[in-house]
Amino acid sequence: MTLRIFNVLGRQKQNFQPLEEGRIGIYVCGPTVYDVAHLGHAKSYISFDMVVRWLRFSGYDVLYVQNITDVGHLTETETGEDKILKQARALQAKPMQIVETYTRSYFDDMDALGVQRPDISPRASGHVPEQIKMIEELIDKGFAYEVNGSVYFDVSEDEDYGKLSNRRVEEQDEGVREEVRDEKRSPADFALWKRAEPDHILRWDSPWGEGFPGWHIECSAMAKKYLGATFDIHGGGIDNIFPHNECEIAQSESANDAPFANYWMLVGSLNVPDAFDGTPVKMSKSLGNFVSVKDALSVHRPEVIRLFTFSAHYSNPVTYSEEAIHAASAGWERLNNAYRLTRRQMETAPEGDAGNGFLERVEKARADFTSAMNDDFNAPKAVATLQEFTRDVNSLLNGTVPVGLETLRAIHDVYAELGGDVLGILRPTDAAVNTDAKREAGLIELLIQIRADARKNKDFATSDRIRDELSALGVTLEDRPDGTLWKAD
RNA sequence: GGCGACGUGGCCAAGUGGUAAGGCAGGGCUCUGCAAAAGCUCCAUCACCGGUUCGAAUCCGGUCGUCGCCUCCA
Repeated sequence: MTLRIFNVLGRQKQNFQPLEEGRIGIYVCGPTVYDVAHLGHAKSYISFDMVVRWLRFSGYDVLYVQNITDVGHLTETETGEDKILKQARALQAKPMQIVETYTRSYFDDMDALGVQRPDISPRASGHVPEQIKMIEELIDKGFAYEVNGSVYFDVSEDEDYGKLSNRRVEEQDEGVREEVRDEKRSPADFALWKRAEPDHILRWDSPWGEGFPGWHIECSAMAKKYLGATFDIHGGGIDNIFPHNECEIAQSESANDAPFANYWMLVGSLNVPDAFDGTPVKMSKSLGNFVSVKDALSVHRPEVIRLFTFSAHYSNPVTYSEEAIHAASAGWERLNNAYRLTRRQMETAPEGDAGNGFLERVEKARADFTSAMNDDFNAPKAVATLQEFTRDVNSLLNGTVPVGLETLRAIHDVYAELGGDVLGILRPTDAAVNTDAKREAGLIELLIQIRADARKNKDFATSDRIRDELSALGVTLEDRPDGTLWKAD
């Protein structure tokens, strides 16, 4: 079955055909590292993590490039203040200190969320020569012009400018943007290189004097360097479709005389109910309505945040609420319970083919999951197939017929591979990797044995006490015909 | 004003022509010393209006509403 992708460039679902058989180059716009990441960033990068995981699971050799924007860009035209410089001043730190701090913070957060690192995480600051070279090419070809030490892209020279976002320059609301430095030939032209004012700290030498690169050129230059002039997939957040993504295309295709990305995948924003009337608005740093990844992880396990992200299709906006995250949490419990029960039964299961009639159901689960994912990475539908599968698994494992190891292994592999490797919402063990955890597990097992004796003697006061006290400590017991299961928060 | 996305049960949400997946919450039942877990079961006709069609949540037109982008933003 072929993979289909909704290509924002052209707005239609297409059969995916990589440039080179079996290999995929993908570029995703990364963060500007001037503050901690929030759940909006998490939605985006978890989504592409899922995409890359699925591509790899499908057998593709994927080269995943995601930039780190560390050259700083203006907060608003009016003040002309650089975000990184602003933060540096606020924290009384060197700009590159800020950049390094939040780059590490970003990777820490993504690691914690189970987001596999990109193969290459190029820094914009480390690729200024490449950017200058591309700007020079654009000037040579007549697509850009220099004014007072700044260089601008001449939008009128690019006949298909606007093809990604379906915009016409003349139809945009020009009044929105007050031009402070009105040296551009047209208000729609955008900066490739900006002259550095005397107080601007982040600055580099260039053929046009000291300055710093425009916001869009880094992605064009770095994508070209690591993926080539033309590559397969370009990803990012829908909120950057214009101007950022549009400008990337304009620069790259003008400079390279080649198509840029063949497929554009853009992720819907994460919204938060407005405090005033509850209408959803985009989570963003500037509105102050964000929840940092670190804060979210202090309350919810990463798997739950991932499952929450997969509650809607990646291209749709999702509203963050306690209700929604709770639903994800409860849904995760159900999946994880079945996965744990499977592992538990594998410990004592007989060899043999008891219950092998279920193998057909296992194959169906794989097929359903695959067709959901191949249909434009429909993770919510894929999760639904796992939930349906789980209902049947629970019926099987809670039935009276003992299940053989072969069947249990097959069930286990579905959870481990589809839920674990692909979606990253299930873990292969209950942890217990360090000595403290092992000791804790041993102690709990001991209490369970004592409680079992008490129950045998109908000493329910003691047995209930053990269960209640453990519950208060965050350890839940679950009595089953074949013994007691436990889990810790 | 322009561009784009969207409006499906109490909540989240899949579904792009053949009579509504899944999760959460809620009711009933089974199992259980009790509890938990699990299973079974009940709960919608898809914002509104008009049209196309044998047949539409799904296509076309219109209306209302929400969000995003057009300025830094994943």
